[in-house]
Amino acid sequence: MMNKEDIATKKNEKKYQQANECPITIFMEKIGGKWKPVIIWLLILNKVMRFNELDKSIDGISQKMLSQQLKDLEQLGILNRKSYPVIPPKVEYSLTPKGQSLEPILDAMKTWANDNVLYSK
Amino acid sequence: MMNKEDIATKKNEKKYQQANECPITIFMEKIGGKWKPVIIWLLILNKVMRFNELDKSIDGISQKMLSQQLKDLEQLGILNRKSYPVIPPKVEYSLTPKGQSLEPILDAMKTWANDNVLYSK
DNA sequence: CTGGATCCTCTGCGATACTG
DNA sequence: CAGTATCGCAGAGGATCCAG
Repeated sequence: MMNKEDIATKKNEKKYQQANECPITIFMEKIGGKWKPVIIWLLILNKVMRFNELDKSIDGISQKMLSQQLKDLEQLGILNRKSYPVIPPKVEYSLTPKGQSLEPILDAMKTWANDNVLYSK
Repeated sequence: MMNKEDIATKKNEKKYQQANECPITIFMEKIGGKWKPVIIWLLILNKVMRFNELDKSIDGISQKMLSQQLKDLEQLGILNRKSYPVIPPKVEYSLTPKGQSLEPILDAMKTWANDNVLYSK
């Protein structure tokens, strides 16, 4: 929140661009984190994947994190969850158009990381 | 004797693309977090900024976090820190070419966030 | 096979105070 | 002005077991 002095000086012309509610920050909040980009990227490459296939494809992820992240992404409207009522259970995940629209961005991130040889810390 | 492609295809009998050491993950490790994208974006817009100007431009950041993130970004070769030996102290931050090359990516993220109206949670 | 439920660790981040 | 130094928390993420 703003205090009184801030409000009082608010009309002073700002010399510099502000960054409040920056859309980039919003983007990072939604798509960021340790696993979400990888999940999306795998679904871009493979179109449709089952829970277990994602699990095996992502090195080091736990089942808890995977299901949690999948739920988040589903709520964001980025991926579809299709469950078949069979035994054993079968669930397929795929991207929505909204999710697919992330491809160029993720691809640019990939290229940048490769080009700039971000050495393992 | 086997050539490299043979070995590669032998090993890739997996049906699905793997995600180990995904460059996207590396990207997120380096550029991700709550403040780094905003700092970079401000420096793209304003070219050169002083510590205090960044502080005032980024709503809610603490001095501790700001100096920490700036240090990280400097180590990554993304920004330059130029210190003038005067009193009171004066330090200017600006992007390196490597940092400037992030502009299209951040811009794409911004556009995506706007287009997809990621409602405040 | 696809998760949910617990419990635990670790660290990113925040609040505040202090300094050359 | 441009930072450090401390303290502390909440939440991200990990390990393991259990269930439909």
